[in-house]
Amino acid sequence: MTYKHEIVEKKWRTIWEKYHLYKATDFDKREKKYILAEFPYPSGSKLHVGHCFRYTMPDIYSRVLRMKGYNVLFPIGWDAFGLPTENYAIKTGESPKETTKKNIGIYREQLKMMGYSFDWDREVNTTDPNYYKWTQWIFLKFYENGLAQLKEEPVWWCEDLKTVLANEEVLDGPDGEKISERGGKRVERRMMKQWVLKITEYADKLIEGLYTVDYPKSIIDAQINWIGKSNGARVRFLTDKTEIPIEIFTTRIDTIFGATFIALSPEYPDIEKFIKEDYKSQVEEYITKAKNKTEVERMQNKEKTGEFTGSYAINPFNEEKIPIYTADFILPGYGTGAIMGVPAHDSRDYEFATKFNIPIKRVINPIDQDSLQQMPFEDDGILINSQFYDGKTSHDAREEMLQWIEDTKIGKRETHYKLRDWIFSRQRYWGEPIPLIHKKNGEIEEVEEKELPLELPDIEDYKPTSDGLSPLAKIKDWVEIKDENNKIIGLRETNTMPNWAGSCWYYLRYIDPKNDKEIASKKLMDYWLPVDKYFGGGEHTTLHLLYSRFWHRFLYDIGVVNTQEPYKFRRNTGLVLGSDGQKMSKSIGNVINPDQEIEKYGADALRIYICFIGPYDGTVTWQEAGLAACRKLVEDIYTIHKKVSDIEDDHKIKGAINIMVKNITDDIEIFHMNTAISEIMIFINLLKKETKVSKNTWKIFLRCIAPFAPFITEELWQDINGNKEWTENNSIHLQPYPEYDPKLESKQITMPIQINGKFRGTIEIQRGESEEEIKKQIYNNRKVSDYLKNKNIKNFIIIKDKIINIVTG
RNA sequence: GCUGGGGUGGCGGAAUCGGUAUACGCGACGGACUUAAAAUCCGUUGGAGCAAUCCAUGUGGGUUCAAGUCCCACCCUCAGUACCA
Repeated sequence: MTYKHEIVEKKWRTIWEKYHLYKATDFDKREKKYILAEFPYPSGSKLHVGHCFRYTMPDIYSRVLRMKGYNVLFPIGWDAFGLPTENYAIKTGESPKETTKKNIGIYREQLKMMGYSFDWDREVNTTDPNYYKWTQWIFLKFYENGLAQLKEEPVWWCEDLKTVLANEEVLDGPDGEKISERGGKRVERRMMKQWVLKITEYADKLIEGLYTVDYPKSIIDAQINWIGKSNGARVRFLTDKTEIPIEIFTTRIDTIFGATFIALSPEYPDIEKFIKEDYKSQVEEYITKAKNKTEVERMQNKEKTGEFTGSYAINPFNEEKIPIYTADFILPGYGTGAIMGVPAHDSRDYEFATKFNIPIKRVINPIDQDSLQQMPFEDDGILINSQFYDGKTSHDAREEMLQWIEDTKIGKRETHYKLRDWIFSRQRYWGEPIPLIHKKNGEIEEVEEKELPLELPDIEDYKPTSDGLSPLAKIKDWVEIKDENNKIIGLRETNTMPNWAGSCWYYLRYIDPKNDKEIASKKLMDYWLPVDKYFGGGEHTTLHLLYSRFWHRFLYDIGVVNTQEPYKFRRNTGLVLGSDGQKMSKSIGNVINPDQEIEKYGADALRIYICFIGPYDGTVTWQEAGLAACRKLVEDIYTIHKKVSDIEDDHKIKGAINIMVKNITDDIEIFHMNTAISEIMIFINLLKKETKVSKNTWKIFLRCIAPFAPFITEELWQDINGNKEWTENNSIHLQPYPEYDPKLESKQITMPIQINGKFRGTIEIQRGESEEEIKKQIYNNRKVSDYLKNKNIKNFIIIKDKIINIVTG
């Protein structure tokens, strides 16, 4: 009879759930481990195998830790605010609240079917007022500390989504145009007054923190890059209109003797003051054209353009007179919006100078003088044509020049960042209301803490509009705050928070999800923080992962949490492609639905296959045949169980299971679940050849694989132990994990023999065998000794218990 | 362009420190069972060669007793990012 997974899995799921088998215990004496995987967005489409890929490995890891005696917190919740739900509501007329509730129900059921060992008592939901009360509370803390501000600046507006987006939410589309992260719709620049969170003030702290955590190099580099810190200098150039100087920003002050022009962005304030009468018409035309170009057009046309203003600036280092241009490759938002052009040592300046016939003056020679000198030369080197500084290295010259500009007050050291402040308001309905009130007198007042949560009102019409106002603006009685005489004294802020807000601190709420006095108890946070292992998508590198590090560091600074970094360790989840090698998508029709696979093969088989499919952080391809093979493995286990009897341990099997335990334990430690599964297969292949299997061996085996296949192992464990009734204490999932016993390691080993580096055969020796004995064995081995006939042995290399290499002359 | 991964059989992929390359699985081939097929089970399976043997980890060099692994140069590919001075 074949194994009936549908019956077994349902039975155990119900029992485990009833007894809260996987609950984490606050303040427990056992060492704590906080294992976290990014919580899902419960969208209209059901759970995806991608989700299974994300959660299966951390679940197995958590299960192993639990069996090894740790107090494990492995929680789950719902990141439910955001556009997809709202768009769905607009389309169907069902309220986002209803949709969310329904979807969460489906997702929860599916995750339970997979047998994940979440502590369901700690479930959180970002759209629950008891949750977002604290999201709003943290926002107010930002506001009170001057880190939430209303700012008028160019923002990305998406006409399709009818809201502004943060820099991090804007991606490059296939044609080089800017598109939204959600939905891939076109975005454009607009000047708007928006709430920002001043993440820029945390730029240095966010960089420094990266040196204290264990993240993949790719994430660390990407975040450092995104923050884009550059140390440089602000230098004042006097102009022939002496009363108005121009301040430029440069990181290469060592090249300043090579500056042959100045370029201002078309948006440069007071630019018109530099435009000489004779040049007025063409410069003004250029500026108007540049300003009307969209960001996209301006960047797509990489060819340098610009206009001479007719004015000149004086280089403070050598008093040279250099022309002032305006050019649209100078960005208004970075540095001072003005640069010194050094064509010999900057490729963009070089391009510009070549086009406008501006002199190119070399001031840096490569240290390696004989390499042919190419233009432009952008590396550091030795200064030439720089008067007093000639012969100095770029590094030394920079230091001395910075000192000089500070002494003479013509400039100062300055640091700039690519990172922009986080645009934090959205003109959409389905998000946390920003708890602020705009008073009649122009002041802004916080919603009092005792009035939190400021609940999102139920409304009929969620539709966003193009006027830059949120749908909440239409609900008069919610927006208008009146005094006792029914006079309007203030208006509520109607923008909502971005969908990233709730996920910035969810890992804190898991620690104390029902606390109504604070975001979580300080003592509990001291106990559980930081998160020991964090798993999630690589697409969040410069979004959620950066944002939540920022929030956490801020909470640390105001004394709410006790660690500077939220996550000690991070690994990314890879991507599951369809069997055609393409990204799974409904339109292609290659999406795999976990429900159907569970129905057909069982959750145990699916879990095993998800491990076996490939490395956790890799891009893997779904293959139905692979899943079928894993189902076969489950059936093999079920079949072998019938061969278990009261016999003595076989020596060979005992050694084999010991090695399996070692290899699996090592693999799990480094999250190589695919090779752990192959170890299981190797051992099963061995047992298939046996007619009987000892109880002792089988018990070790079942405990070893229980984290991978929790259902069948519980079933067989109860059976083999003859338990009449399941109790928490006899559940396999709370038994100790098997341990490797070095004493059982076989004394006899197979040594490979190489002759001149080529493998020629093996000999059987005892561990730690003497050189003489090994040599004797080699000469006794016909195959190997044949190679040595009539040869001088020049070198005889023994790597203990590993390999032997004989070098002949 | 820059940054970070990769490149190993027909395919998915293994290979702590440099130490038997191709584990495990899929597929393929051969066989058993069957009237037959499916399922299952047992073998074989990197390439060339009758064989001894030789050749294979993107390409070309190098270091080493020994290189998929380390060093140099290059090619291809995936991801991120990009006029940031």
